[in-house]
Amino acid sequence: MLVYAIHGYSLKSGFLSHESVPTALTTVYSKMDEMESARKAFDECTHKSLASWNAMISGYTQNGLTEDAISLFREMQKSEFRPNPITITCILSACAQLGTLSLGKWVHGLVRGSDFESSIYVSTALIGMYAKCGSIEEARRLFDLMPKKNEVTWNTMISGYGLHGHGHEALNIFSEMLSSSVAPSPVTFLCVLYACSHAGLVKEGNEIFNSMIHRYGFEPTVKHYACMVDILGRAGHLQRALQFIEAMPVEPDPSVWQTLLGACKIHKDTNLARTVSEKLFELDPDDAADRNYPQAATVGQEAKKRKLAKAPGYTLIEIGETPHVFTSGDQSHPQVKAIYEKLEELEGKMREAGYQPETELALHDVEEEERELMVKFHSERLAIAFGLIVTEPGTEIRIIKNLRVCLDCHAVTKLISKITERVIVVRDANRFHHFKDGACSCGDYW
DNA sequence: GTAGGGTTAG
Repeated sequence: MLVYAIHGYSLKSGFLSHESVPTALTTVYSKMDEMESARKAFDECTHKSLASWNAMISGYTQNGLTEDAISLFREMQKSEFRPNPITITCILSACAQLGTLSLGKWVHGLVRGSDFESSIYVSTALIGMYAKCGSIEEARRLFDLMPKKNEVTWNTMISGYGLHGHGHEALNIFSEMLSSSVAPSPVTFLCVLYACSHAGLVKEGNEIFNSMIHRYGFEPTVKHYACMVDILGRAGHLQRALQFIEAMPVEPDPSVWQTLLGACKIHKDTNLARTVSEKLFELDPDDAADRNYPQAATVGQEAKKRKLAKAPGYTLIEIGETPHVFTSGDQSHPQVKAIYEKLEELEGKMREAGYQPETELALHDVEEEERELMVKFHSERLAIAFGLIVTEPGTEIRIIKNLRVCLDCHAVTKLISKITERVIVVRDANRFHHFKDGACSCGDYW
């Protein structure tokens, strides 16, 4: 790779003592996803500047290393350098990814009333932070206060509504954007289509997709097609989704098939799921195995091995300002006994109400009992049980999960919201679910 | 035209 040669040459020629060369190296390594090298370039930089810190924080943020971004920010606060709007923009993006509102509010507090707030970047990042940390109303309030908005500002507000399943609000903002002086981009259309898919707006999604092509002259990318497949599939039009894929003028990539497979899971169409997994296996045997789609019996063992390598799921719950993190089957929390007892108690009540565990379509190679156990102690259930124990009756419970909520946990959370008369807000890898009185705001569209 | 760092989707 060229960058290594440049790095070596810079070292030899003494360029590393230059003000900007190590910072540029930090950025390049970050973009290559080589965070150890990025950090090394930052650490070894003898003439650090504000830009060096920003480059490193931004690198962490962009690679999803939110904890590292935040801890480096804290380190920076102890240093001689003070954050500027660029720092704040990066760190707000990290807060948004992490999803913890108290941390986001803390950062907001650092800039409230300063002229940082007039930066369009900072304001946009604040909107994204509030939306992704669950406060869509606060996001909207800040949005309305902005005297000037750019394309990203509009996109952020649209996708914020999408995240919360507020499809009509997303469409309203979109049409306001169309009558503003800011033009939509292909990314804008992705945001709008995404909002349609999470609200079941099939007709609207179709119209917008067509207007994007014919009225705005944008050539749809494979991502736009995947969004359309999601809209059709999520709404249960599985055959239409399949026909749509077959008629695509660009080659469908695995993500498109993966989207349809997700829809098959939601609507429990095992036959189509099998066809689609075969298709996925043809395209990318490794990845198909990773998804553990079992119908490919030949990869069963391989699938098991690979499952171990999957990103571990965790759920975070904030009690006051203290985060508590749970993993599946977690035994490490000090209140572990009370948590498991709470789950048992809830399960009893749920069974009385006629609940049967709904194990994943995906796990055909596991014994039924083992499957039940696996879902029974998913991290979100531990977090919810803990939240129920330590908060006052009637308090809203908010949790953040790094993966998608599974079908069974979704069903269980609906029941728990009813039994305990609590509002439970779950942010998963994809969107927000507001559980209340036995129903979810996603309308089971996921 | 003047170096190195920024928000959205996936």
